[in-house]
Amino acid sequence: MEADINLSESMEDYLEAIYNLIKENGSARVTDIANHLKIAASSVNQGLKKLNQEGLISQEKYGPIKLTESGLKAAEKVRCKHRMLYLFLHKTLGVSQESADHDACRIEHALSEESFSKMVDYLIKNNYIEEQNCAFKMKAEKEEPKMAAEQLMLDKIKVGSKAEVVKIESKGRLKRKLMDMGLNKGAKVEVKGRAPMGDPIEIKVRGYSLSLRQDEAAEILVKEV
Amino acid sequence: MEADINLSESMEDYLEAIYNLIKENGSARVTDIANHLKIAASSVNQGLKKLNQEGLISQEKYGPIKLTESGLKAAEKVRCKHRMLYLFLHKTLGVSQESADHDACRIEHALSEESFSKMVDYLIKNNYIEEQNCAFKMKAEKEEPKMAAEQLMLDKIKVGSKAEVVKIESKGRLKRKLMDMGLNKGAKVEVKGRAPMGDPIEIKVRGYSLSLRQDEAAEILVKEV
DNA sequence: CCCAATTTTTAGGTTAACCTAAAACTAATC
DNA sequence: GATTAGTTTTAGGTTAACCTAAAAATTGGG
Ligand SMILES: [Mn+2]
Ligand SMILES: [Mn+2]
Ligand SMILES: [Mn+2]
Ligand SMILES: [Mn+2]
Repeated sequence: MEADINLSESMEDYLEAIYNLIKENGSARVTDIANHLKIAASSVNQGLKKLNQEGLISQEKYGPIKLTESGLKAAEKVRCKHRMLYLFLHKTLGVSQESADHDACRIEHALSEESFSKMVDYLIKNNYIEEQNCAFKMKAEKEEPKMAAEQLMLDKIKVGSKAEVVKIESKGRLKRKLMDMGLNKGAKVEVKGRAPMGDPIEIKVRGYSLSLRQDEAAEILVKEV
Repeated sequence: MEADINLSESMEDYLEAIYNLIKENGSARVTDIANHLKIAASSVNQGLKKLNQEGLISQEKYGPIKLTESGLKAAEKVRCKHRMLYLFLHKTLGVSQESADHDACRIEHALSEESFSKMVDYLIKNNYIEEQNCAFKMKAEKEEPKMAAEQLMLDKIKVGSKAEVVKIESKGRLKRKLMDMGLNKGAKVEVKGRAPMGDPIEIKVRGYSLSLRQDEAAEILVKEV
C-alpha cells in the first residue's frame, strides 16, 4: 500500500521470473531467467543491475540473486495479477491455457490497483479463488509451496535436521576448501551436533563426518529436506 | 482476418486517436493527436511517418491525415477492444470510469484475438452489447455516429443541400483563390444549381453567390449539415 | 592443481519512442 | 501583399530494452 515505485514491464517480468524460479528450483540464475523470458543472458544481467540499484534484489558479482523485502512484495503483486488474470481468462471466458497465460503476462502490467482489486472481488464472488488465498497478499501461497523448501544458512539448521546444499556464498580459497570437503550444490548434509558456544558444528556429508567453524557454515546456503 | 502486421502499442494508439478525432471533429490534426495522447507534436509527426510507410494512413507534407483502408480496419479493431474492455471493467467489475478507460487503453494492446473474441461473447451473453454492434467489426457503429457527418467533396453534394467546409485539399494559388472567395474552414455553403454537364456549380457562401468549376469544387472537402 | 565447460559480465552496438528548440510552412487578418 | 499566429516538420538529442561477441569468473572433474 505504499510508494510502489513505478516498475517498467520488463522489470516486473524479471521480478516475477526470479520469484517463480526460486520457488521451483530454489535459486534463480541469470541463464534460467534468460531462458524463461527468452532473452539474452547479457540483457538479463543489465536488468538485474537496475533492480539492484532500485533495491529490489541483492546481487553481488557472480553471486546468487535474492529478492529483497520490497522486491518480494513487488514480485508477489505481479505474480498475483498474472494468476488472477489467467484464472479469469481461462475459467470465466474459456480462453485456452496458452493464450490465457500469454495474455495474462502482458495485461498484468497494465492493470491498475483499482481494477485489480475489483477483479479479485469478482473471482471470489464466483468461487474461482478463496478470499484469503489471493486478496492482494497471497498469504496462503507463501506457506503452501513454501517458497521452495525454506532456505537458510547451514549454521541455522538445528541439530538432527537434514538439508541440501543450494549454494556456497563465499569465494576463492574458502569456497574451494568447502567444496573440496564435498559441499557441492545438491549435496545432502545432516547436522550431527554443535559445541556449547555453537562453534564447531559437526555435520555428515556423503558418509563423511566434518567439523565446520560457525563462520564457515554461515557461508553455506541450504534448503531443508 | 488477414496478415495484421504487428503494430506497436504506440502505433495502435495513434491510429485510435486519429479515428476518434476524425469522428469527433471531422479531421485529425497533428496537434490534436498530440494533445489527445499528451505527447509532443514532433513525436506525433514521427509516428505518422511510420504509419504512412506502413500504408495505414496517407499523409502528404502539411496535408490532412487520412486513414487508408487497412489503417481504418486496424483503428477500428483497437477502438473496439478499448470499448469492450471499458464496458467489462466499468459495467461488470464496477471500476470507475476513469480507471476503466485508462486501463482499457493499456490492455487493448495486450489482448489476443482469442481473448478478445471470448470477451465479446461474454459481453453479449451478459447483455452489455448487442451481437452485431461490436462483434469484431463494429458494423453498427460505422453508421450511427456516421464517422462524423459524412464527408465528401463539394462537387458530389446534391443540389439543394447544405454543407460545411472541412478542408481545402489543394495548395498554392488555387487554394488562395478559393479561400479568398470565403471558402474557409467552417464556412457554410449551399449548392444552388449545376449546369447540364455538371460543370459550373453554383453555390452560396456567406450570402454571396459563386460559380465554381467542377475541378475546383472537387478540391473542397465538406461535411453535410 | 589444472582444464574444459558453463555461467556471468563487459563492451559496444541497434531500435522504438519519446523529447526540446528551431526552421518551414499555412491560415487568417490588416 | 505583408504580418502575425498557429501548425507542422526537421535537427539533434535521451532513454529503456534489447542484441552479439568476447572477456572473466565459476564449476566440476581428472
Ligand atoms: Mn509479464
Ligand atoms: Mn507474468
Ligand atoms: Mn492504448
Ligand atoms: Mn485506447
